[in-house]
Amino acid sequence: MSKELAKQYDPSQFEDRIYKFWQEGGYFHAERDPQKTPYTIVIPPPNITGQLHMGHALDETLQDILIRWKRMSGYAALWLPGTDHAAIATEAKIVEAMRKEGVTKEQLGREGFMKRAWEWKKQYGGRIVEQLKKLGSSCDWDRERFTMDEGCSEAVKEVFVKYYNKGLIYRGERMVNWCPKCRTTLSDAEVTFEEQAGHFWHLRYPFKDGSGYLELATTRPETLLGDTAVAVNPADERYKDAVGKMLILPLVGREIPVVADDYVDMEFGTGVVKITPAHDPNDFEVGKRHELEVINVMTDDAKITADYPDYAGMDRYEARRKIVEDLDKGGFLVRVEEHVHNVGTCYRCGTTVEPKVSTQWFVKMEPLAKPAIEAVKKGDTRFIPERFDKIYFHWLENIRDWCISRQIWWGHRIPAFYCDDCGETVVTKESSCTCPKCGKPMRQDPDTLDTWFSSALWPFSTLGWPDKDSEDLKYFYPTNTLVTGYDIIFFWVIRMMFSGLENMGKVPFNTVLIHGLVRDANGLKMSKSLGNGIDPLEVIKQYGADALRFMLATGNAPGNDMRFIEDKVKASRNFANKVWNAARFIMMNLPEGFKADALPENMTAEDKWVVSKFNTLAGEVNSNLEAFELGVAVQKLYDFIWDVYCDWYIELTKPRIAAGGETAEAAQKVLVWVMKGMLKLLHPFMPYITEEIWQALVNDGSAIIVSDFPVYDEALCFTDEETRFEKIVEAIRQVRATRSSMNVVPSVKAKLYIETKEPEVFEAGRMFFERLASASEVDIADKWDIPDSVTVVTAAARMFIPLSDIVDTEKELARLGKEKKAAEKDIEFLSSKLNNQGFIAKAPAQLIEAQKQKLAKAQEKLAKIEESIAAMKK
RNA sequence: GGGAGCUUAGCUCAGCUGGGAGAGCAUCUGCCUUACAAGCAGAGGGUCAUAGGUUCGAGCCCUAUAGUUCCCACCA
Repeated sequence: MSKELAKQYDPSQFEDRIYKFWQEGGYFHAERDPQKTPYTIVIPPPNITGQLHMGHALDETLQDILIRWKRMSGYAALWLPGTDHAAIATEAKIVEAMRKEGVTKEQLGREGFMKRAWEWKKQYGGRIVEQLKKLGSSCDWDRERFTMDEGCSEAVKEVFVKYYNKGLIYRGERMVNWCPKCRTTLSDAEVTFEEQAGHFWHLRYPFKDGSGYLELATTRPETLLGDTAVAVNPADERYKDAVGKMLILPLVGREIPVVADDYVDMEFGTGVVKITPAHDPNDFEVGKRHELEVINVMTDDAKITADYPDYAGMDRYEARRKIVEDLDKGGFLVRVEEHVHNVGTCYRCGTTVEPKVSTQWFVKMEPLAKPAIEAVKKGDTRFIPERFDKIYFHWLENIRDWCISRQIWWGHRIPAFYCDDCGETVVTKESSCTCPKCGKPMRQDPDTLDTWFSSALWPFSTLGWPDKDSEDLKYFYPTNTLVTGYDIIFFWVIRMMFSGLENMGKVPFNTVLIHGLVRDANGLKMSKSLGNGIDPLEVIKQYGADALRFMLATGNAPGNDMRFIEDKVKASRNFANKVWNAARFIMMNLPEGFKADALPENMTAEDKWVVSKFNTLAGEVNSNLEAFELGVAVQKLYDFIWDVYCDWYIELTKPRIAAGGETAEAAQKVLVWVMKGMLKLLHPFMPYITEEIWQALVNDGSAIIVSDFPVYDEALCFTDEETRFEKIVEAIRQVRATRSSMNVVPSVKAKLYIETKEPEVFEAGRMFFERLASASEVDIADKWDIPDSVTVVTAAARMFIPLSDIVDTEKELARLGKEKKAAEKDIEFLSSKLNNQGFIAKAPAQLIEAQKQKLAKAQEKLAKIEESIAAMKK
């Protein structure tokens, strides 16, 4: 029935071949099927500029585990893949490549640049996709999408126009975050605050009337050029008289007023603040309240404008040095303090963000945030783990309007047109437009949209929206599970939530499974600048994708960070090797033409024992996966496969296979049946090796990827046989442990006398004692008296090993004495619990029963030990 | 200034709605037992950060404290 497996587990020999097999077989493709329940995951689209990193590997692994499990469980499981155009990141990359050739954006012009960018996308945009495939991701590649493809672009326009018409999008002059390097605005979410060591410059501004100075402190002296006031707290007695007076701005000579505003903290610094409305968000607000002039002193690349000839063209930091120097010369500098403060930086390039007043497009957030908060409060969408809903609520409750216009070319162009003649604005999905008022051709807004504007629509734009009749959309939306890291909740999850609710009337997904970061072995964040990143593709090359996936799924709880430790990958690879060899073992023992479609009729105690344990495992794996406890599920699989199946069951079948005949055949049937079940349970975690083994073992043209995932089956629950066979397992363990403690090597065989009241139980295990407990011969009776022997005691049996030459009565007594003490301790613990009235009254009956049984066992064991000690003392 | 997480064996981490503390690696002792030395059989190792509380019963729930990491926030 079977093909041969290679002697050595070498994933590089088959992983690519298996992936091709799946793709060519169309197994990843999800069909709409009214008979089935849909299960949908949309991939967090990786950037086309991206290189696969460990974060992706974790994210994709979790999604693939879920989707494979659901696919095998009979769902129409769709994992929809795609990529993100990553506006700023991609444009920066292309501009950089052009710079090396000495070409600028301006030289190419908008059209020429876009042409070049699309070429770049064509050439490199698919790289990350190919890398995803290496992990074994079972995405429906027939449905692959791109945030700038026709459909997604249509969705973007549709939403923009709709929002505009509903008043949810507006254009206005506001204080925005500006990255002088990327030369574009950034949303609040795209600014990262960093603690930086800076200075606190204490300056004095002279009163116009010559009545002295007002001392204030600033961290940004260069913005002094744009000061249009100085503020104090209205309640501050110290400066009561100063309010309303005029100051002369040092170096500039401008006359500026002293205003009173609550914003000023009297306790902080000197209690006097210089106000630069054009370059500080707070000052901007103060300026509005006092109708101050907004004077911009910087260009788009953060250089001083030509309005200040002494500093014109200087970079902001260069200007800072020069201005401080000049202030000092002019006697305006009082002193300089060291000062640590938070500085906003661009999340893409790390450049310090410059607050700037400009006219931009914004999404009005309050009306959109409310339903998004409600949806999670109602439980329409839930976070795993739950605690992330607090972060979600906090962000949404404090949200400010979202600046969506970007001053770059690579992206969705804002569908707004302006009439230069009459100032009319038209927002339309059309690609050109004439002024409805004066009939002149209109000029389209040159800006593009924040990249997250399009990814916010991802769960429905990829399913065919805005075509509301899209069958895919009707069938697969809302999606089921979104898997992503906590670091992009703000960027993406929140925006998908309100976009889904606003445009579809339904949440985009029911569950958000949040995972943490993959850190390096020392717990540091992997980063390009630190050079501590580990390339998943290298790991795959060395250990195989299955080992990497298994490692990422193991010992990882939702929402928690994890460390990448190579030894853990090695352990996973070793586990794969174990599975491989177990499969090899059972296959090399199968007779020609062996059929094993079902369990045999004549199952022995150990057959039922392993089947029953497998059945329990299947139930638990399903419920753990249901609860998104992937790490727990994978641990249970590991334990069953390695300990129960390999270390015990396979060993138990060896003497039966050697014996041949019916018992051998039954053993082989059970071996194959359980192996097939194990492979299925393991498949979502280790897809390649399980498919490779399946193909060799089953070899009937079927594929494990679409086989039925095992579920708990009442008919396979053999509790009695399980407990009965456990008695043999326990006895073998005890014999081994005792022999080992006495340094008796396995090659020294000796007769084993078993004294038990349940001879039929041990009769069934006779051959196992020979094979697994170094017994040369086994004799079972209800009473034995074997002097000069090692005594091994369990609850169910007393065993004697006549090793007269090594038995030392004193030592034996000491050893049994220890065991006696342990048994007595057990009894004390259990009986005190059972004597506790509170326990008896309130504990669940099942638990009380279990404790009683344990007590009975301990008492049996103690009696046997005491009997042995008494006999030995005679 | 708010908020969250973490603290469990030497190391890295699991531990599901509270019922006698687990894994991998490391350590120690034996084994070439014809699937696997990427292995097999054993062993040692933990007042579950600290102090209170709730409970018949707490690693798990509550309160406080300490250490640590992260997120958010306009303190010039």
